[in-house]
Amino acid sequence: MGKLTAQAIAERALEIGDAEGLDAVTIRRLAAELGVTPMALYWHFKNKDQLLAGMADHLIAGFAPQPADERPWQEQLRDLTVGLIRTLRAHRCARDVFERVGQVAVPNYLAVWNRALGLGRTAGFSADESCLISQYLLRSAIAIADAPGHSRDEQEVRARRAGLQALPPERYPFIVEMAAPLAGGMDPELYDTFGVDLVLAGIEALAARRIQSEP
Amino acid sequence: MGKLTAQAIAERALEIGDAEGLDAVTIRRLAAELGVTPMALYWHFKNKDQLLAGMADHLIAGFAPQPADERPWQEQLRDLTVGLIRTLRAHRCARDVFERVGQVAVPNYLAVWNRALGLGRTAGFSADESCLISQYLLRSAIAIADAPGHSRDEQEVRARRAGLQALPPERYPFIVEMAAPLAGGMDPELYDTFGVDLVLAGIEALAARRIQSEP
DNA sequence: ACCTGAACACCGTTCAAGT
DNA sequence: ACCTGAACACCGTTCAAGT
Repeated sequence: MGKLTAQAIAERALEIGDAEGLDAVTIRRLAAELGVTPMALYWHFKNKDQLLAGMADHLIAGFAPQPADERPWQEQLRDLTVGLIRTLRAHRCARDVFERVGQVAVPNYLAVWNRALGLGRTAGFSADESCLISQYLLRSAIAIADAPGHSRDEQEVRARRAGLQALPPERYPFIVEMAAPLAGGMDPELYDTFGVDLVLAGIEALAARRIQSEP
Repeated sequence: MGKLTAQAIAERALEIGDAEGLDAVTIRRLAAELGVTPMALYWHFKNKDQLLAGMADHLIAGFAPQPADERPWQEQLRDLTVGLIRTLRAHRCARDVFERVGQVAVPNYLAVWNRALGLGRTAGFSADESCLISQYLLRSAIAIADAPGHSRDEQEVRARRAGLQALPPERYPFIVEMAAPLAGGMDPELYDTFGVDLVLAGIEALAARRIQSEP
């Protein structure tokens, strides 16, 4: 049967996380599913944080950012963003994983980050600004990937909508009014395009301002 | 001495979270510090998730968004954003709290969200778009509030920078090059203004596009 | 190199009982 | 209404030992 390898462990952990949430991913539970003693996992990952990092790394392993080319940076940045989003979409628990993980410990994530940083520089941003932009872009991509309305049970959406509609309308009039889209009943197409447009529009606007104020 | 009230519990929990990280905030630990049995807390909060929600609520209790006025929505949205950021800055663990909490269970957060939704509508966005914009704006504000470079020990920054500089430069050239600002050695002023500008510029750009395509 | 067994120091939570 | 005591079913991790 499949040997016990860091890869296999991370894969199984992601399966559990996708199915039952990241809290269900436990060293002991994971070991039990792999037919092994909890301590066996400690040979492959020195602790649980490393396991999380391994999950995150395996998550974006399939996404190798393309090397820089001659197209305008806006296009390349958009490609990087939608590529990352598409990759993260493969696992429901992706967002939770990246929230709990130390990003520096995830080589494949660093590669994407590095690429975003480079594109920031070619866009004309300073080093400091490129740092902010890249972190902002990647964070937003992760948030967009975790779309409500994408691959969620009808029942869950309905429950959330009911919860929002039960709020006092005199205190939260807009939330009650827009309970349906807030709960996840939104066009997935709109969600993706609009989200990416929003993030990129901000970056492009600031880039344009820079050029203006710089003779 | 101070009575054991939900308020006092949430306050003490935030203190622990600020000082030692949110993982240190434990029912048992918290009870011990309050000189009480762990079970005592279960009278005030029905479980740990509710405690987290209580912490989040207490966190933004001091920030009541101003009612809508006659100024342009851009200004009002900016005020809301910087106000929220300033409030969150009061507690180091704010970001972690909001990552772990179900936002619907936090009344004061819902009030801010409701306000952002309303401003989205007056900006001319559809219901769906306003949902996306508001969530995006609040998420970004939380991220910006948790600034690296703001109120962090020198030692921590130095350690992170060393970690980044130790990465293989042929694989992550830009990360290694910009290790200093990435680790948190950035002008706090720039961090704040640039971050808020970035988010608002994106929203304003999309609002402008809408107007253009809509006679 | 790779895994097991037993043990330690923790968790959140329930349930019955006290005042 | 507000809190305690004892117990249950879990955690992550260390350390010595096996093969």
